[in-house]
Amino acid sequence: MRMPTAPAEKAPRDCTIADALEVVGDRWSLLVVRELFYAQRRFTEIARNTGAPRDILATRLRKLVEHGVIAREQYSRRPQRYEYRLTEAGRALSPVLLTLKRWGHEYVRDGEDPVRFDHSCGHEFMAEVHCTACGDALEPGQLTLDPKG
Amino acid sequence: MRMPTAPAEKAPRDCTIADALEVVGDRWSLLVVRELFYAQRRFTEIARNTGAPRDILATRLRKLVEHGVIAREQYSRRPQRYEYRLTEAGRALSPVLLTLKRWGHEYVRDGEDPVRFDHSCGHEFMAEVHCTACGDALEPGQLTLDPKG
DNA sequence: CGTAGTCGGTTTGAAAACACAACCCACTTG
DNA sequence: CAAGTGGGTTGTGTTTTCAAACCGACTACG
Repeated sequence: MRMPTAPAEKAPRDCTIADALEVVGDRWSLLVVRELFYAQRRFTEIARNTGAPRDILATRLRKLVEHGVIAREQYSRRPQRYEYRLTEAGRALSPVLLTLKRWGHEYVRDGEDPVRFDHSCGHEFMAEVHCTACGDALEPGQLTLDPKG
Repeated sequence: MRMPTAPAEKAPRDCTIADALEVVGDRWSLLVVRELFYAQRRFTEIARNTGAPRDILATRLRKLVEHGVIAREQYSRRPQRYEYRLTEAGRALSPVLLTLKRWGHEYVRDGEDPVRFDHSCGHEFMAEVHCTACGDALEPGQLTLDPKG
């Protein structure tokens, strides 16, 4: 007979990265958001372009609606038809997608990026992270943990 | 009896975001990378701080090593002990983590961010995406799809 | 020496997520 | 009125994920 042991200590770090990943940290959610950025708003289009199974997609769409990332809107009354649109929170994910896109291009894929964006400045767009306060591009070693969390 | 139907058309979009998510698009991988950024290099520490089950963590670590995001290094011969370090590809994920962190703070968590960074400019760091070519901060509506993919 | 603890995992067995095809309903189109 | 179409749900297996226990090599304590 074994004594009841105290539950193993588990104290995952309290962190907003983890918070974010709880909403979009699965295999399909960010691809759904990507499709909405590309203005593909319909269930069937999203299913095809992401490759997600339809049932899983239905579940994910509900979850994203619950979390306020997307909104479901009726665009036809008879027959009833719905489409999905990004909310402001959803649109605010563009930095995440753009940095992921660059990383995927530079470190995963070898060869050309099949999808490219042009910036209004006239050049191909590539994401670079800057400090909002001073505007400078972030360089390695410039960040330190704020001692008072 | 049912006729053999042609396979349903599935042509997920060819996309480097999808490529990136195939490597780090699960519930734990980016949290592992986060821990390595925080210089927590040991299996047990990573397990505790992420909350990932140990077997899943072992699998993820192998996968990340295979994809060149992290490297496994022996730091003690007797007893044999290993630790993990970010490769250059792993370090290049910082923009993704920093943009996710900001999003999680602004749109998921309500309340203070428990982990903050200071930039070398003296202010608290907040990630902002800029165009590498012109250096300007990205604003809504400035991106267009390059017609020749 | 014996016992406990650490470290980096693997094994086990059950629950949840996933994949795929089929089905459904309210229409529209031919 | 038969054949789509859009937006899903249902059913049926397969694969992942999970929590907890276990393991082997070692160290530290008494």
